[in-house]
Amino acid sequence: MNRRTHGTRERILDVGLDLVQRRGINGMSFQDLSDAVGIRKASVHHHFASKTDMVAALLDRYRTHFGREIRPILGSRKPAAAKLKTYFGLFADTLEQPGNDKGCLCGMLAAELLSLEAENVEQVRGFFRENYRFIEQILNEGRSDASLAFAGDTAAMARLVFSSLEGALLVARCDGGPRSMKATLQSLLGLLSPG
Amino acid sequence: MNRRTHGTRERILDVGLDLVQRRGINGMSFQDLSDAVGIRKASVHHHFASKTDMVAALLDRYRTHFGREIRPILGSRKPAAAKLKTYFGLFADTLEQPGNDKGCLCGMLAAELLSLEAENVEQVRGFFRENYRFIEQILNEGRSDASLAFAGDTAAMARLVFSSLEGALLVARCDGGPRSMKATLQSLLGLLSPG
DNA sequence: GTCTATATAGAGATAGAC
DNA sequence: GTCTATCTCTATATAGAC
Repeated sequence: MNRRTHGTRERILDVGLDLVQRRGINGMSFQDLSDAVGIRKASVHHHFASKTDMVAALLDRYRTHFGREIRPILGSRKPAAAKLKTYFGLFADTLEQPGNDKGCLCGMLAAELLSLEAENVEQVRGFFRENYRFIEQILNEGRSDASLAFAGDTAAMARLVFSSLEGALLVARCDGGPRSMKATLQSLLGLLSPG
Repeated sequence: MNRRTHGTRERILDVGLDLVQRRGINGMSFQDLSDAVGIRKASVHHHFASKTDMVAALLDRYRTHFGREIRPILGSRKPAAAKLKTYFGLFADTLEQPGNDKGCLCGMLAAELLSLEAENVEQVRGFFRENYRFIEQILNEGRSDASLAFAGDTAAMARLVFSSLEGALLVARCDGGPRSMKATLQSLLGLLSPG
């Protein structure tokens, strides 16, 4: 990270993202941010008055970055099944980061939902819904181009797919690691494949 | 809860289970236990020297109770698909408890895995593995009695099913609630059904 | 924008009386 | 088995100097 183009505020968010993905919101503190960034706790508070503010900024940035990752997937001319596989890879990649101990930011926060301010809860829900919509679109494409096959309602299936991704990350992070994660996602793709 | 047959230790565990399922391990304190049970913090420490001890007892009891719930399912003479549906119901029931805000005890702890002592981590893993084995057995039965149909490895599919259950609970607790949870589980049953 | 210093509250845990 | 009292540490957050 270049400190010229990457101000203190951004560096705090980098560290904050890492900490929340590993330890959860109740498992990290401003002192942890302070230690990792190399400035004092009071200086962290200068950038983010409260933990809620920090999490709000974290979620905001996370969702922006996430949007930049999924838009090109939708726009590509691959079959829907291939798009889905690419999308699944984003979740597998999370667990493959050093330590093999990172969860989905929003999955971690969803577990600690009752510790969050209403503002942050809405942001997490927004992320979830964005994902359902994205998956639903791919599922519809997949039925059209015949690269995917399944019975029943597309919206309900989209929720199931997203739930499975979040669950696979939660479970594999605890037991099995990236290998297990990939095998699980492969099984899910199998269930949605024709024939 | 009858206080004659239900000693203080058990009452602490009742409250502890409730608190961890709602708030997570880092979101609850011995003070919370003390308040809810109606004794002082020091008295809670008399029964459980540390938080790790309390969580160990919690997981021990949880797994025992869980075993008593799933054994009769396996022993019944229903088709495998019906057994699976009954098992799924255990997860749906969790979210239907008052408040609609309880998660799976082990799912919550899995999210906060890096805050746990190694002893507790192993207990959570043990619960997960017990579930994979249980599901795998039902999936094998389902292939035999033709009430279930799917391609690929049974062990990997069992992991996927369990991951989906944990994920469905995590996601529906945050967005959608019990109705959404049930619809999601229904979609999963659909994917595993023949025809 | 970062610092020192501090306020205030809560955490986990222990000693020892009853 | 429960209590009061206390220890020690850490948490979030703020005031005010540089």
